[in-house]
Amino acid sequence: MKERYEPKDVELKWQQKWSGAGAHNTDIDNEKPSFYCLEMFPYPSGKIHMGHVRNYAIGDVIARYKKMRGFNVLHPMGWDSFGMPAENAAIKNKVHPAKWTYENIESMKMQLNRMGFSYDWRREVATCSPEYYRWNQWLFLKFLERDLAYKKKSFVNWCGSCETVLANEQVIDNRCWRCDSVVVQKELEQWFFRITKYAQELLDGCDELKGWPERVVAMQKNWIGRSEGVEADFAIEGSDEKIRIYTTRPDTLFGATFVCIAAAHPLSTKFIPEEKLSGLKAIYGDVEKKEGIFTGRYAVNPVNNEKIPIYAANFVLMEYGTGAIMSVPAHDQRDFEFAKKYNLPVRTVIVKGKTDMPFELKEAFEDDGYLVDSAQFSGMTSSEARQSIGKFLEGKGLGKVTVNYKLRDWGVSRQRYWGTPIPVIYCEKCRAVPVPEKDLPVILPENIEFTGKGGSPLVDASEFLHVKCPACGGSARRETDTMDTFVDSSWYFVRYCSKKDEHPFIKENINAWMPVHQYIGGIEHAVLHLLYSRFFTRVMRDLGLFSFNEPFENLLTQGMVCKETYRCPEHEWLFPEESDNGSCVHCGRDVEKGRVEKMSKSKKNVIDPDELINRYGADTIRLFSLFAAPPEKDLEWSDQGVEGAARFLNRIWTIVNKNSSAVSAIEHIDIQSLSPQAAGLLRKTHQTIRKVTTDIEREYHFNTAIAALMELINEISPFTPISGDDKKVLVFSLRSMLMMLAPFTPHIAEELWQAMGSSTSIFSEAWPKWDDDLAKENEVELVVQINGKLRAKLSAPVGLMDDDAAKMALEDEAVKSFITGKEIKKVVVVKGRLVNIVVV
RNA sequence: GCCGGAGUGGCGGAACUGGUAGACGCAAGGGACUUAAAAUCCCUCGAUGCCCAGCAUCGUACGAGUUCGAUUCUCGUCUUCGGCACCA
Repeated sequence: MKERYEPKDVELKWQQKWSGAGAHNTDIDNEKPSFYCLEMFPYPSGKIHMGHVRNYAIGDVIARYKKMRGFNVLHPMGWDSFGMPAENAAIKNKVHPAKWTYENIESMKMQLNRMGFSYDWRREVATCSPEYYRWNQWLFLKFLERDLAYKKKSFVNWCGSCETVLANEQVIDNRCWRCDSVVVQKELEQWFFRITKYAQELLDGCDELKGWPERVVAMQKNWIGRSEGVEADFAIEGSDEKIRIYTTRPDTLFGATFVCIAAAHPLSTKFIPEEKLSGLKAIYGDVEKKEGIFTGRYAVNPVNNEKIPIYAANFVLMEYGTGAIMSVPAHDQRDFEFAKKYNLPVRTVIVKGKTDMPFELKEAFEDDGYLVDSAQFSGMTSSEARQSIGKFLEGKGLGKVTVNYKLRDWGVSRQRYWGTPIPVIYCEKCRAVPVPEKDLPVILPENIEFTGKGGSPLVDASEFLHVKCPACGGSARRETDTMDTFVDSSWYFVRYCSKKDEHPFIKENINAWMPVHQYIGGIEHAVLHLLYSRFFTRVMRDLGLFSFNEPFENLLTQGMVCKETYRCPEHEWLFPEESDNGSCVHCGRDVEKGRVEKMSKSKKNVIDPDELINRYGADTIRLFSLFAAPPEKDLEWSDQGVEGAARFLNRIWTIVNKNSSAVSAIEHIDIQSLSPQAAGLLRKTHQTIRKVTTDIEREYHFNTAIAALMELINEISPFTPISGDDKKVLVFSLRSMLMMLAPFTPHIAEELWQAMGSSTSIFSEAWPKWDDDLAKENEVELVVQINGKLRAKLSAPVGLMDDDAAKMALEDEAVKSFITGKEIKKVVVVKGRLVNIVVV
């Protein structure tokens, strides 16, 4: 064993040994309980960043810990490898996206291995490989069969300069993220997944997500956005047509003084000339503006037959509800503003409690209250009236009670090359025809030119494009859109259950592992990826592929990795070395230092994991990132903190080095013969095992678990054994410490384990057990309070009776001086901990 | 606006179901070893006051409340972060 700890040698050695021995491979084992530990797979950008390191370090600790606890642990890794960056690289650097992607995968895989993560690489998947995406296509066909995939015209974000559709996330301040030109709404035929069919189920299922952070569940509920309300028909004066409106406030129906319809509503088009309407459409969705155009028509309120004007308004959304609303300015702030602008009447029909409303409203009154001026409904509370008016309208055939969701169907078409081809063929005669299952996969052609112009390059791939119709054999053309990459990641967790050369939907494989016991990833996926995966899981269930409802039993959303930033008023973000004692090296201005921000290239506060590994080794990086903050909170990177972690590992190395010759059988320790120091160390060791174990079990509190290990080393460090049994205690203590350290810093733990004389891997050891009796202190500190204030600390025997504790406290000299001449009203005793004497 | 968090030393963070606030680490200061430095080891380290070996008072964003006792529970206020946002 070397005197100096050299992480590079140690880590490489064990990575090779583990990999050679297939130490991280897992097969179904009915003897052991299974545990599926999964971290969100990365996009292969080419280099891992600290966010990955943190995410995967957390996952690796859990996987290794569970393994030592006797679980059969599935811990796979793969690549979310379709997507825009590969295509952009192709356009910019003339590299084929496939080449670029697979090279990135290779280099990132190497980096992950250098971190010592325990993945079963036999199960690796890359979503861009035909053997993976053929199942995207297969699922797409199943969706089609079940009417869960459909095509419709819809408005999409369109960048005219790049000639492509943009996802909402790619539109920043209404401009294209790439070329900065203004994004317009364009109507296109797109494929959609009918996620709305599962809206209620996905909402109800939220109650099953007991192992998820509350805020993620709240965000999902919010996104689904269920609201209960009423649809009501307003007749149009002088017309047979009606306007159907949606409201969640039927209790305010008598206060409606006008009706608003969306600019894209068919009736707007009918009543208003297109040239006038287009101006309104142009400001659709502009939160700053509330504008409308009078249609010249009047609607009839179904409850009081009142005639009220109909406006087309920019703030009414066509996609939500019925695209038409009744406007009640007295009780809705938006309607109030609109009414003020266009001089429309405001009428109060709700009062709060018994007080009258002010004569002139300054803003809408949106709370519930009691109804007035509302015919037979007057006097009711808002909630009573909502029910009664709903029933009344239903009874008269003028409306119905309904539920609306904010959730929209999921548009999955992308006019992009680097994605899964949608398996559909268009034929003049047979229209859209699904590609027969036997013809899957539809392979993405490789021979493509990337110009960066003109939408999907697949349009120019004539061999790909022109095919025979599978139905009639006539000439036909393929769908050239590819799928949103979120489709790929909506079921990859099922794919890992089988080794990759097998069919992904063998029940035996899926049921052996799913649902995922612990999923770990960033909060940024709180809605989209996690919601889509829940949706897919339910569809797959309905396809009979398995019978569980939820894919992820427990979810841990780790915090971001942050670092302090340097900012110059002139030169924006600076690298630390660009700041010379607080002034900018470029212009000499004062640098604002210390704002802690998420690591990002643009803020110039990134740390490259590779450099850190070279300098400190993977174990130190792992240790620091697990110690500096609990997993779910943001982590502030600190170079000095890393040094501290390195120091800790060095101390362990030195201590084991010093004592590695002390190896002895430790089965029977004669407790009676131990020196007081050894007895203390034995106790501390058992206490540490208890603390580390419970800290990991309880919400993965790795930071406090590591702190406990540091306390233990602080106690081991000055210890010198006297007798042979003392020596046994030391060895027991060191072994326990190494085993507990193993999930966090696997390489050094394994190395030192061998140095202490073991010939088998530390990871085949069972997690150490503690003994409550041996962990017990033989004396306790009894705290004495007087009127709640700390006045004395007494040392007392364990198991002291309450009466004796009180007696002991009252007899203490210091305590006496506080209570003489005062009346004791009460003595409170907390068993074995505290006595509080209440005096007046 | 709605929903969800968070506020504790110079800093990151501890404190189980109300019971010694500040574990552990970082930084800082002092000391030992050394020709010197690095490394290592030891000590101090919330604030204030004092007839300082010790003791007292204050202290977990702020203000109330419940309690023998509150970082922890209740109500109100402020600050801050994240998500959604003209969803009728």
